[in-house]
Amino acid sequence: MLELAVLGLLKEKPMYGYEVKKRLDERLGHTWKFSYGSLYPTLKKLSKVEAVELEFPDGETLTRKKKIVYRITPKGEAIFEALLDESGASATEDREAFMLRLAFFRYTKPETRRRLLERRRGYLQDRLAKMKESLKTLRERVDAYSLELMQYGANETEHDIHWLEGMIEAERNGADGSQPGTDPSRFGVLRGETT
Amino acid sequence: MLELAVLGLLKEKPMYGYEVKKRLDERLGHTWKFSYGSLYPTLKKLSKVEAVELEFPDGETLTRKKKIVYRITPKGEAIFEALLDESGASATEDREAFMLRLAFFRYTKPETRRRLLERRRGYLQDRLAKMKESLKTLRERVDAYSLELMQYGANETEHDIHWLEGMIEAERNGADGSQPGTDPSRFGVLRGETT
DNA sequence: GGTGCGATATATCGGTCCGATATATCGAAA
DNA sequence: TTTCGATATATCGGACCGATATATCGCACC
Repeated sequence: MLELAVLGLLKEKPMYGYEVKKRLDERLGHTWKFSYGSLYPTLKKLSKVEAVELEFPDGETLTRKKKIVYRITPKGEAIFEALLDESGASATEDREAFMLRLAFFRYTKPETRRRLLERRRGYLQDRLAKMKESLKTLRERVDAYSLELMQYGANETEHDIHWLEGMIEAERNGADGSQPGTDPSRFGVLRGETT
Repeated sequence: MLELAVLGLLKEKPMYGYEVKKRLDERLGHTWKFSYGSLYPTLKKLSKVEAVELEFPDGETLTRKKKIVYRITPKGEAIFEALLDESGASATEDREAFMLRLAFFRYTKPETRRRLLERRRGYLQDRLAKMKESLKTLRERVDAYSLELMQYGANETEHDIHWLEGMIEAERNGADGSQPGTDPSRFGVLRGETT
């Protein structure tokens, strides 16, 4: 997970570990959290496999503060592609894994995008059906708070399905392959447009 | 986390480990997942501290299938109370921890409930403000998919705030203490009422 | 009447990840 | 000028996951 995320971010530009965390939190923090206790070891591992190379920006300022800039290598790019492709069931069933792929959708083929979106929709539809079933069965047997929690889950799942449907539709409209994922107006209609 | 959940469930009735997982998945599975690899060791730990006692329902049927029924002890009840009370920042900032408390709201005092709900609302309001800030800053700098992801996060957070607001209101109306958390109609208005 | 499969049931274990903690520098406010 | 929050890297114990193993139960299907 983290390897994919780090490599994907480093494709944009070389960064410090600290900056990597800040940017990933910004984009995925709502769905997926991780710690420095995972990040720095991951960075080390990636450099050991030569997926990233180190750079020490001393010289200019006489800072003794040891910053380390990480730059992705061609080998790293290859690993990134491989990780993106090998998305098994986890990429559709695990919310966090799915969201992570979504964050890097611009690096995937339109066909892959559609496949992932539709599989996730299917999975959520199954889950929703099961939740409704549970709700029906348990309505009289559990307390109001637990019920509220379960209803919340069902509502959110339903909302997610709508969301995915919107994106699938957007993919269809822009599926000619021109400028993949750079036109913000494609999604504007689908959002709640908060302020 | 798991200890609290297990003890809370066992307060209802004695159960097998397997049943504990099934029931917890039913109620909290949308927000929080855990594995047997955590459950069985936890059960063992709880029995070592005498928070639960074991029971082997053999005798009647000649099943060689070794089922183990766990029953909560008075000591276990005390530990449950303690865990519920010691909810620090995590209970408001960590979605999963918060949802877990919510699942056991009927065992808490109305005052505690209100405090927790309001703190979580405050936390989410802060997060929402920061997300909107990020969105404004990054709107031109990141790709459409990342933006969509961030907008999704903001929308969901806003929805959660509304949800909490509804529950706070419901608490106020039913705050006389009579039948805490057993009247399902208190929440009916707040839900989307899926089917 | 057997057989084969999915659900029930418990258990372990390697490896991954988190949370806490430590250290040190930077910029800015008080 | 010192204190405080943000920047920056690093480690480590313990919690947790995912995979795997084992075995029984019920029931559907031929």
